[in-house]
This record gives sequence, C-alpha cells and structure tokens, in this order.
Amino acid sequence: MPTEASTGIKEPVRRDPDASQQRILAAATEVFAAQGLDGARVDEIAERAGINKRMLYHYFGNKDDLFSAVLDEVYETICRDSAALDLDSDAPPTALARLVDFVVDYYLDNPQAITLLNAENLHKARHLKNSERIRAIHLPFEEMLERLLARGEKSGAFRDGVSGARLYISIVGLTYYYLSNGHSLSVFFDRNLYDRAELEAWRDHIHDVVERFVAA
Amino acid sequence: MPTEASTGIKEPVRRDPDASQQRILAAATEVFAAQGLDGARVDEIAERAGINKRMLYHYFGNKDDLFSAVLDEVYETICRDSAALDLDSDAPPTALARLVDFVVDYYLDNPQAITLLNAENLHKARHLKNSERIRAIHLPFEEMLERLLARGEKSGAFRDGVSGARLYISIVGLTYYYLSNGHSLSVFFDRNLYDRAELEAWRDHIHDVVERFVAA
DNA sequence: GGCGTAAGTAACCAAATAGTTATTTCAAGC
DNA sequence: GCTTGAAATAACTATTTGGTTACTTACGCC
Repeated sequence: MPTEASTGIKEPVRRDPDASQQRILAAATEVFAAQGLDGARVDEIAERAGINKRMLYHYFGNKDDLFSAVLDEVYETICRDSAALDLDSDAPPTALARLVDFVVDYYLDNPQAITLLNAENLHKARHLKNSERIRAIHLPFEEMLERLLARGEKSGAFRDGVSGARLYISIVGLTYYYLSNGHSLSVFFDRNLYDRAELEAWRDHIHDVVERFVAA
Repeated sequence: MPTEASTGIKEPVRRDPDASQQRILAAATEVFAAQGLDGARVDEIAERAGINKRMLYHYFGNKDDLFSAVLDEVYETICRDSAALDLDSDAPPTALARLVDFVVDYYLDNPQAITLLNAENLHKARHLKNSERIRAIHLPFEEMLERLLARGEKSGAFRDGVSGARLYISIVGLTYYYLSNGHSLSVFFDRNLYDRAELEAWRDHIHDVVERFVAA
C-alpha cells in the first residue's frame, strides 16, 4: 500500500475524541506507572498515545489532573471488581480463599496499580482525598466481608473477633509488599521472587497465613 | 551577638569535610524520601544542607550517585540493626515477638526508609544490585532467624516447616504496607490509621498473625 | 451546501534544573 | 611564613519540560 508520504496525497485526519482520550489515559497509566508522577514526561505520554500534546491538555487540563484521572480509574476498577465478588454464596472458607485469590490475581494482572498507588501515597493520597465517589463504592465490599466473617463464625469455621478491615489489609499487604519490593527482596534472599514458581508458592503462603489466622 | 551582616566583618569559613558530607547525606535523605528520586531537587538538598551545590557534586558525583549513597545507608542500617538483634538467647516465642517489635519500631522510627525503598523498587532496585556488600551483611541475620525457628520447633513451641524468609517477608510486609499505603487506606476505611491507638492495635494484630502462623 | 464547533497540529516560550567554570579561601606540612 | 591541595563560593549554561499560541481541518446540523 502506498503511504501518504510516497503518494503525496493527504489522508484526511480521522477524528475520534473518545478513542483519543482512551489512548491518552492508557499511555499515561503506563508511563506514570513506570516512572512515577515526577519521572513521567508529558511528551512521552503524548507520543505513546499517538496524539498531539495539545490534545492531552485539551482533555485533561494538566499533568497533575491527568494523573488524577489515571488513579481514579485504578481505584474504581479495584472497588468495582472487589464488590463484584460474590462472597455470600460459597461456604465461608471457600469464599475467603476466593477473596485471597482475587487480590493476588488482581495485582499480578495489574502490576501498574502497585507503582501508581505508591506514587499516590508518596503524595499522601491527595488525589483520593478529592474523590468522594470512591468511598461510597468501597462500602458495600466492606459490608460483604463482614457478612462473610459473621457467617463463618456462626458455622463454627472461623473464630470470633476477627476484624474485616484488618483481615483485608493483611491480605493485600502480604500480596502488595511482596510484589512492590520484590526487586530488593530478590537481592537480599538471592533468588528471583518473580519466578512463576516463587509467585505460586507465595500465593499458597498467603492462603496458609489467612487460614491459620481465622481458624476457630 | 552581632552578625557578620551587621558588623560587616567577614567570619572565616570553618571547614569540615566530614560534617559537610554528613549534612548533605541527611538533607538528601529527607528530600528524596519526601519527593522521590525524580521529584527531589538538587538545589533544595544543597539549601537544606546549608552547603553550596558545588560541594554536593564534589563529594557525591551526581544526583543519582547521591541517591545511591542515601540508599546504601538505609540498607546498611537495616541490616546492621537486624543482625544486632540477639535472637539466640530468649525463649523462641519471646525472641520472635522481639523480632516483630523490632521491625515495627524500625519503620515507625524511620518513615523515610519506606518512601526511599519504594523509590528504589520503582527503579527495580538497581542501586542495591550494584552494592555487593549488602547481601553479605544480610546473611548472618537469615541464619539467626533459621536457628530461632529450629529452636522453636525443637522446644515444641513452633510447628515444623516454617520458612524463615517467608516469615520475615510477612512480618515486614504487614508492617510496611500498612505504613506505606496508610493514606489511601485511611480514606477507604474512613479513619486515621496513623493514630497512636490504631498503630498500636496494628502492632498487636501483627503479633497475633505471626503467633498463629508459627504455632504448633 | 455552508456554517459553527470541536478535533487536531506545529511551532513556540518561560521557568526550572542538573551540572560547570572560574575563582577565592582556609589550613596542614615543611 | 610560605606553599600547596582541598574546601568553599557565586555566577553561569545547556537542556529539558510543562504548558501555550495561533492556526488548520474534519464533521454534525440545519
């Protein structure tokens, strides 16, 4: 196929505002995740998105607001997917195991989320604090988790007095820290913690910790 | 006391290379911890250190090498202090509890370590990989931990098959994630997780998780 | 079919920033 | 007290970078 350059004929520029915004957001997610908020370059984001830098400012205002938009998407995806877990149907131990697998799979499948959330917390979560919607989305998930613990206690599978919030933070903490700081840890312990086998062993470990923690 | 400016008399500049380097390192630690590697400004570090920027380049080469020096100090302090824990004397459950308290106290007392290590891991621990000394320093600690688990198993206090590396990563993970991402978590769970009371409750929680994990 | 709005572009700018140059000043060793 | 090397300073520069200006072009709507 002859290109525009070879023919000298100018193709009309196809317009698609939604697609442009999506591509900017996708590129920004990648670049912010790889370099952090300050390390990321607006020019690089624009280039990767295949759009003119001016459009980035047109749609998102400035670099900081673009970062907010990226984070909003991350927070929203986590909350939505968490809430979509149906923990009310399975037997409590099964449901809890599914929660663990969900968290592990989420961060394995979305490694950018980790560095993005780190960047956000370096800045004391100032973007999240401006986003009212998020907490509202998170609440149903917390309630579901509490129902699960109550059911487990009633059935005799779980001991009583387990805090849902603490259990959740523990599951995420064990997953997140391992993945976030695995580069340092791999040097300290002299093996590649991102190996498939090591990752699966760590998943098993989290299941183990969690089960022993809630066991009656 | 009349100042140099008020008297017009020029005080001789007292020279102290060691002190200058120390002040640069201290200032760099603060600024890198607060802003990250890319967010930190060399001018700000120089100003906070109360030295001329030229001296910073004189002693440390460039921004990246200065960051390396800061990290080296962090890694070294952690390793040295960890190794200095005497876990061989106390009864195993007591020694393990002391390890947990040590880790919690370390990150409470050195909050900069968390953001510095995050910055380092954003860059895939490339500074640590160039620092051969560190692993050598870490090894004795690992061995001490294994001895503790063996003693605990022998005494019947701990079950068998507990991995020292996994136990250690779990303890640090539970501590580190809570402190690193507490800003986001505080919004999600609608309370200040950095409150004194919340922090102590979390410490108790970690003790609880760890005890249940190793219990025979 | 022409008209107004929004999508898109290229070239530009001012501020910020890592790193230098040229020079001066202290203090230790002789 | 003189010499010499290291410590310290101020002023500077080349480049990068977030953000803008001025302009062109496609497309939905009447």
